[in-house]
Amino acid sequence: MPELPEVEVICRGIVSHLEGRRIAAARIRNPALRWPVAPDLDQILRGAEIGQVTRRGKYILLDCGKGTLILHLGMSGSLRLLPAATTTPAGKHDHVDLVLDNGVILRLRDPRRFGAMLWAQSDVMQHALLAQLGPEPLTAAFTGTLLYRRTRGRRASIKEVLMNSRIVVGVGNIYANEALFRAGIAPTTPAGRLGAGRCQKLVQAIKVTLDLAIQAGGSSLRDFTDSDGNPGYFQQQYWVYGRAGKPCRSCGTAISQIRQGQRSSFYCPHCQNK
DNA sequence: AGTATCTCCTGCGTGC
DNA sequence: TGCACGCAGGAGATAC
Repeated sequence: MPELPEVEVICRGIVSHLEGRRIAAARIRNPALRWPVAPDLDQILRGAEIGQVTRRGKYILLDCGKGTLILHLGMSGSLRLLPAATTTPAGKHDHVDLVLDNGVILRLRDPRRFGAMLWAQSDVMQHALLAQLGPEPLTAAFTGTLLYRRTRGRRASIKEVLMNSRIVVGVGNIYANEALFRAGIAPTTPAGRLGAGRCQKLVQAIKVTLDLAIQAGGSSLRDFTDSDGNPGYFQQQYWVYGRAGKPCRSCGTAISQIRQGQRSSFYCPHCQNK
């Protein structure tokens, strides 16, 4: 499940292969993603030169001059770069190939189809999917003060609020759990009850958690031309995520698992007090 | 505006 | 070995 760190690493991995290249063709094999891939995408993209490749939240943005291609990997999406000479047959979940002018293919696979490939004609930041997004967690714009301000009066749990992309982008279930552990805050704490100090601490924990994950990913995969196919998401040692019943790595207490908003939360009842 | 619930989808693990 | 089932999850849509 690509979260922000995975998307960031993927972005870094594909940038040098894409920037400055022209798109020779877009082959749509299966348009059924979260939203259907535009049937005329090939006509739109053919000949377009890819400018900057950037990330906003979990969206990957390919600037194509006359517009922007928006990619989202959803839950199970992956991108692979197939070297020019290879003829890797497309699998049943390979939705789109972007063929570059040097023959390299950028292939989007997404078995669960929660991902997206959309064309934004005008200012991409004004696109409905991007316009309402909160700050990037790894920038100076995301501060304890901001989180404090944005959580006042909120009765929803801090865990659910963290996963709201209008508050801050890129914090999914895994890293929400991990960051709350690092900050020593119980996931069930009502967001509005957090004081300024704990907001500060939580923001710091989010930044560190995401940073470490990016470092782990950046070192474990450097290229997406892996012809064997699996770019894979990096495996990390989690403090609490997926560790229900196992001993807390810090104090040994059994990790608890609860449901919050249809999602699993994991926490250490000793290290994360209310 | 904030909150709660539903929804999309397939692969995998579990229990029988 | 095979089947039914529950679960996983990003985030938009919908209804209060």
